Amino acid sequence: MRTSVLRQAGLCRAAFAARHIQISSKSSAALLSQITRVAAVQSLPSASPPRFYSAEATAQTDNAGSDGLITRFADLASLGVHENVVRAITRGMGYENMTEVQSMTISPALKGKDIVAQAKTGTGKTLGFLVPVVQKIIAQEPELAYAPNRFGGKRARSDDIRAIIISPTRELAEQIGEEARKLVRGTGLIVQTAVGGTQKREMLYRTRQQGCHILVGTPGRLNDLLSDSGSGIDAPRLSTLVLDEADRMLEVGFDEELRQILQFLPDRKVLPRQTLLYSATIPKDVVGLARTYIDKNNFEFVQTVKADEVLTHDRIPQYIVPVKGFENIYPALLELVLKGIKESQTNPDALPFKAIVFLPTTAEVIVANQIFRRLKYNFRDIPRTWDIHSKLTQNARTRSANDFKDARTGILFSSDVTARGMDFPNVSHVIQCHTPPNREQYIHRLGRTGRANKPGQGWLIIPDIELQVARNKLPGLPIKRNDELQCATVDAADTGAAKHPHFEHIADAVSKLPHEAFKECYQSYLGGALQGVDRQKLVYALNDLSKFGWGLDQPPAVKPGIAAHLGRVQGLRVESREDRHRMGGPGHRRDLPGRGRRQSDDPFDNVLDRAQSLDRRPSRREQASF
DNA sequence: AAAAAAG
Repeated sequence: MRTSVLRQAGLCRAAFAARHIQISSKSSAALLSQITRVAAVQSLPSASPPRFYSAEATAQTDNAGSDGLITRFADLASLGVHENVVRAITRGMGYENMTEVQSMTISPALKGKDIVAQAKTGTGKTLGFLVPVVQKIIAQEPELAYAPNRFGGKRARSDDIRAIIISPTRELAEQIGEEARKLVRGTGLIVQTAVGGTQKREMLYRTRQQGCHILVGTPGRLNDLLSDSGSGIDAPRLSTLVLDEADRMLEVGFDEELRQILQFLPDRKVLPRQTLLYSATIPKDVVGLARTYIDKNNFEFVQTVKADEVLTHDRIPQYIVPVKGFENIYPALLELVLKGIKESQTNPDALPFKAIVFLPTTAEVIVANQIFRRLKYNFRDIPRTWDIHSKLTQNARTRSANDFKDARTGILFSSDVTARGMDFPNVSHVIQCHTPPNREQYIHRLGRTGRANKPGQGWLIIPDIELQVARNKLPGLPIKRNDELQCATVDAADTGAAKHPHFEHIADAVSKLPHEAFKECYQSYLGGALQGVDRQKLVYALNDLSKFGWGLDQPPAVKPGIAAHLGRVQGLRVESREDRHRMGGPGHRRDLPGRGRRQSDDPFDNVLDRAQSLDRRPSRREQASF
């Protein structure tokens, strides 16, 4: 039985220390300067100062701020929200109090304003945009507030879609669709989802059959359906467009696809529509892009985060574990997992152990899951594990996501496909291995824990060669160094020393992997997953991993094209014809261990000690905390 | 060769 995470009672009692920037604002806050300046010029001549809502200001007026802001869902009726919708929230979904972002966005959105909203992870942004989406459709066609019955009611069409919600991943689109269906239960509104990896024909059949008012989807499939004039899917009277994870949707790659989708939607100048942009992170450069999507004369930028406030939750401790080499990562991860399990068993206040482990490439996600499945034979306490990434079939992805949502305990090994928006209830640990691609992605990944005021903890496992890059990418976050994991500092190359037993357990699990897995892992790291890390150091680190972590005699050979693109790096083995033949041949067995032996004439030669740091010092005012 | 997203 899936329970929605957002147990919202109490959320809105948290201090209302939010900034509420009106279009008339002359705020000079750096983040907003661009957007607010334009708005200020074009709108009210008598600019009023930005309004700040503080805990003091709202303490006495529980239900309404000075702006008539309401904080209880039951009071939405006073803003004209239909009782069937209110009932779906208060009875069906079981929510009573609004979160800050809901309170501050729903009423202006109900008035028809475009919204750019930034609020921390796990604070209910989805419901925040769904309520105005639903109510607007009902306002246009009041009979849609009621489910059709034999006495009447309008039959929904597939070519009269009123709202489109776009998400960066398929699972997030499905999740939003589920929440939307809960919200419209009891009304006549129909929600459909359109994502890749699913049977397009089935979706089209269902949609033509049932109709659609609210379409939730990912860019590729939406584009596919809308560009196909024979699909029967159309939105000539579109009233609302929502970009969830807006900053991500405006990034290169998605932006072009978005532009195409917009081509198939009614021209805003002919048919004005409402646009809602929501995210936990809205970097400065994205604010400029957002401008092209919103009505400059009628919008609000709502931030429930103060100007200099950190975007992560104070109650979620964040730790970094610097580890010596790549080969230390799995032993350290195992140590951390066992420690977390023990904590959940001994500390009655701790959540059951439910972790997401983020890894930088799909190849590594697969390997990690294989390794931990094997480790379960030796460590009975390790819970069930899943993996999820784009190379799985959509069915497998959906199964992993749903199983992990429903699980009390478990470990989900994941690529960045689940980094944003996914609502896995009661995640106790978010563990990020290697340096995340950027600061925003770190914040979103961490946001998979600590949702709806729940506890949780965040961990980073970072090899020494990435440490400076990690500092550059993660300034201004309260990340504390943690030196408690014994496996972190073990020198896997030191044959003399007795290693921590976890190294042997990992070696056993690794020995069951096919050689192809190592090759794919090795190559995947060379493709820019660790942007900013010195290529030469990376190759040496991977060669150490091959030898001391995977027990290989020589590093996997890479395709000639990769070597050519990397240019002048030492220690790279390039694939020869024989290699390809051997690899494809039947019964190939890789040579086992030989761990710890170092031969001076092979490409493993570790010259790391001599390598000079090529990393530049950060020029930012803000420094990393570790 | 690197998350993701259309087949």
